[in-house]
Amino acid sequence: MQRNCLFIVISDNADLTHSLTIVRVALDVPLHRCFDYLAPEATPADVGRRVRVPFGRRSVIGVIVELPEHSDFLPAQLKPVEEILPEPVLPAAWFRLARFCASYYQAPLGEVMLSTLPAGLRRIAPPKARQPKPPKTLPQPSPSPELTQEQVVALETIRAGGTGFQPYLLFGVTGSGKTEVYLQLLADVLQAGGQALLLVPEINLTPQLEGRIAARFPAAGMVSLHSELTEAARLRNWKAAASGSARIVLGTRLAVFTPMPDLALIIVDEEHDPSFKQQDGMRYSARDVAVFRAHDGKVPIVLGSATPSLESWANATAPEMRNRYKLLTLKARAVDQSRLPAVQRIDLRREKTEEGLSGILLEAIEKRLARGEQSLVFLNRRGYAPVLACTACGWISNCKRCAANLVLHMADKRLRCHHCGFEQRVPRTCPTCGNQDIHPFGRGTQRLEEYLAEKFPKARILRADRDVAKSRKQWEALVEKIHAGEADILVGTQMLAKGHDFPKLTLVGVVGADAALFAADCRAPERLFAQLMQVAGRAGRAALPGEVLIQTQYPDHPLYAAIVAHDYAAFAATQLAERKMAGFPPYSYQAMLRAEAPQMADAIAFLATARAWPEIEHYPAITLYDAVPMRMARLANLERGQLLIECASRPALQAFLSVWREAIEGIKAPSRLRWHLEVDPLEF
DNA sequence: AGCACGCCGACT
DNA sequence: GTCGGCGTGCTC
Repeated sequence: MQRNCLFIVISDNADLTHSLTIVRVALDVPLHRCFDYLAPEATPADVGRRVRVPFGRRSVIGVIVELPEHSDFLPAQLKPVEEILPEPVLPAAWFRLARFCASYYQAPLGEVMLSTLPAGLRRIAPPKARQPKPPKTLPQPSPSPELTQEQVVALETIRAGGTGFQPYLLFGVTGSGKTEVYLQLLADVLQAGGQALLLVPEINLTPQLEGRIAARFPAAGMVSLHSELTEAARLRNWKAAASGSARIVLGTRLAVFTPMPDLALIIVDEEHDPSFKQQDGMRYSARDVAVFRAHDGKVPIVLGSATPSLESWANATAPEMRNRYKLLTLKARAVDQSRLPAVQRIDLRREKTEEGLSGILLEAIEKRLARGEQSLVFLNRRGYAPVLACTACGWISNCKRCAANLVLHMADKRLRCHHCGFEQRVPRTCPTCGNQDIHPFGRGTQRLEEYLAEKFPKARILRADRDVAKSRKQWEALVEKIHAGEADILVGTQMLAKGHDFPKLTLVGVVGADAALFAADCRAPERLFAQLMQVAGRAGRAALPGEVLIQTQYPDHPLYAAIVAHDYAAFAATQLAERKMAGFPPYSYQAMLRAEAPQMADAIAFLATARAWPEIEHYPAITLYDAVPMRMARLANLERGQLLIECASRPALQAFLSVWREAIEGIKAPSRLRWHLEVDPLEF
């Protein structure tokens, strides 16, 4: 009937039947389907073009994913496209990447496509394009240094591996010269007319890498892509990469989605770093997406780390994984003849401490002061003290909105929740009993800084944590100061552990690392090991030998023993053995269903309903654990629960998840309940 | 996700 | 008498 009506309509204008074509459009909505529209054939409505379409009462940007012959909807129900945007046309490789992510991470295709585009391409009014700056006169390329024997071997192995897909795990301690290997590979790629993608964890912490690449390859038009760029700059750089005018792309995880027509090499530096994992929206691992992309694009990929993720390590060394990755090892420190730092444990059961610092560490600092060298005290806890408490009634400063303590910040006399951002003034008296005797318990970087200033009044002390280095600018200024030797003692969090050479730094004291030894999360040891190796690597990079002192109540813990021996392989072996025994990744595959609601009961009930899915019996390989509250059970007034899914087979897990996800979408839940599914979760 | 419609409580 | 809460339903 409707079809007839339509026929009558179009028969009024016979031309119309031939001048309209159906386009299938992916839109940024949390729905696992696309939407069909009519487009006049006059404008090229190709797959890969963006369109502006009416959607409900709004007008939104989408991507044409298909030109179907027929629609499930009657032609009369299809609305016309409002505008076909001429450029850019998204290439086929980008489509395959988006499709892979949508299916692997159980995310709607439109959401994947639109959320991975620069904001300027997903909104209706794009930012005004500034005139691209005229190219600066190119400086002379900086020369490449002499390579070590190990670097040569690594390079030759990669070169011999050819231009097709092959993952390499470049395993090299801090200072062993991984970056120089990257630079040589970039040179090869540029020489052969290719483009290269280099992913780094946090670009803000490694501004000098940007400078180094730009200096070495002044003609490559390197662009960077990260979230701190302005919208316009990000769009400009994205376009430069997509058009091929930029031959090197340096970026954080979001850069993995940048179209690159001549992509010939992918490098993922510090591949173990948790910041490659997106923690909201589509929860992808940029490292894993990069491996897919290399496979799809038939190009080599180099994963570099001094402390590889156990997943990558297993891929490179475990017989079960049939050496899917090629292992390349750099053992020697390449920068100069400097040796690995001597690492020692300070047994806190025997040593007395003063404000958390042992006499041995204080003496070592004093020695550095006398010699005009720098010391770093590493404490991964910012603020003055992690909690304020009343000795009379037992009150502790906890966050009203989270299952967490409010951290005392003395600089501005405030209590602050590091999870939800809530803050308040420090009370003078106990809020429950009025007692004046309220005390800070425990220590953060601010308190250490204060104590060290008292202890060493002549020393110049610099604190480096997120509170003092909020922006890239502040961070760079801080690094500059340290480099210029304007500090004698540094007190810092893991910020200071990443990718910096401070030539005068010869002592690293590690304080308060024990807490991570017994964390419930099975990946906590892995992260602690990586962090300690990284921070230990800060000591003694130049001609001056380095010393690392780790204060601990558990000097016999195997993790510390492995750090002392600089033995990642031994550490990884024991961790992998444990994972194998427990049937944990990489010996199984996991996903996590999480739900949050004002009431925990609602969150758990939702998860329990999902768990009670009757068709689960058709998926015998799947293990569903119990729905439990998350470790951080309340965050910003939302109570959170989770349900772990485990399976020995990746395809079986994927098959299950896609069907189960649909079933979950049908569950009726309180309107304030939110849920999401995460594949390959890192944190529990 | 938005954005409507729609039906029940405190106020210019 | 209305403004506005969020429950429900739809988007080609």
